[in-house]
Amino acid sequence: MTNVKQKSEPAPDPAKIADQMHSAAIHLLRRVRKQDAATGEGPARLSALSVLVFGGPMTLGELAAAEQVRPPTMTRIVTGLEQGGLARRVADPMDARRVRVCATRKGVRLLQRGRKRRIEYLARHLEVLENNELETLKKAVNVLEKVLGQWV
Amino acid sequence: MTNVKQKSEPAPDPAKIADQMHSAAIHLLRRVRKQDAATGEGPARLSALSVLVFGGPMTLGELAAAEQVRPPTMTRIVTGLEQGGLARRVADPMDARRVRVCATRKGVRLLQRGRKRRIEYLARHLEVLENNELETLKKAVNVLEKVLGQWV
DNA sequence: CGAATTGATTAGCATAGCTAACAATAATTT
DNA sequence: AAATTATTGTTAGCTATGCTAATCAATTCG
Repeated sequence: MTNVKQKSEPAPDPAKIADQMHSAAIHLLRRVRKQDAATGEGPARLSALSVLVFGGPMTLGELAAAEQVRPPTMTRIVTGLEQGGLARRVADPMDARRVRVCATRKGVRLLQRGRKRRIEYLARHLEVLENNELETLKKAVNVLEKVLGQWV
Repeated sequence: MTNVKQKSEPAPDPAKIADQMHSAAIHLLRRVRKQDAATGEGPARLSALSVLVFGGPMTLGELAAAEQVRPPTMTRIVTGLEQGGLARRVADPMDARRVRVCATRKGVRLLQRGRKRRIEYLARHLEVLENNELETLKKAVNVLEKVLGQWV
């Protein structure tokens, strides 16, 4: 039942869609980044903090994997978060090599404020859209999440 | 004729869509970036080069504006492109303050190869999708382009 | 127990973003 | 025409993020 279409549309070209998606993603993020600057923290820290806040405490290595970044990079990001009082390193009682990282309450608050500001900003620019266009975006986001989930 | 829907769907929530879109864009680009690494050039240079190749020669300031970046940043990006033989600075005969930048043939070739690799990579991951899902993505990209175009 | 593996850090490099200050050229005003 | 102002790009210097290679400590395995 998934592919029943009477209007015989031309098959969409994945390459072209990929290209446009890539470009749109770049330009979208470039705009949003300016809003995030109001938090006083850089994008890598905000993104890592977001993973911490929504995923709960985890080891530095897990955080690095989640952020698709090498451990030395994450070491520095966490150090930055710690210096800003946004996260803490906690010793792991089971394995002294591991370093567990968790967001502080300050970190949670900062993330939520930044998130609110960013989303409101983005959402304000979506207001020009008709309901059916919003509906299209919504469906597309779900499709994208499926793709990203299967990405490996 | 734009909003005729009999099924009375719940109005989509722009804030939630904004949030998911933001997250999806971040993760999509993180993946694609790894492919671009094969070109040996960083993302800022590739993006600027892309503007040059598809937009034609332009001044450094115009390029900075197109890339939403400050002039000193673009100065360095262009210097990097020039050292890699991918672009050239050309004096403007009308206004000696201006510096026109244009892509070299080597730059065009590198961009096209990189673009091809990236798109194929992305497109390969879109292959898991049904035709109607691709159709959704296609429509969404058009909506997004409209939003970005009106962004100011 | 000794050797290999694992997890995190340090050191050192490159890219990219910014602001402030400067230089050169063009445009405007007097 | 000369002086002032505005525009365009660069330089200098800071911060943040990415990487690899080398190191250190702790754990696991033979």
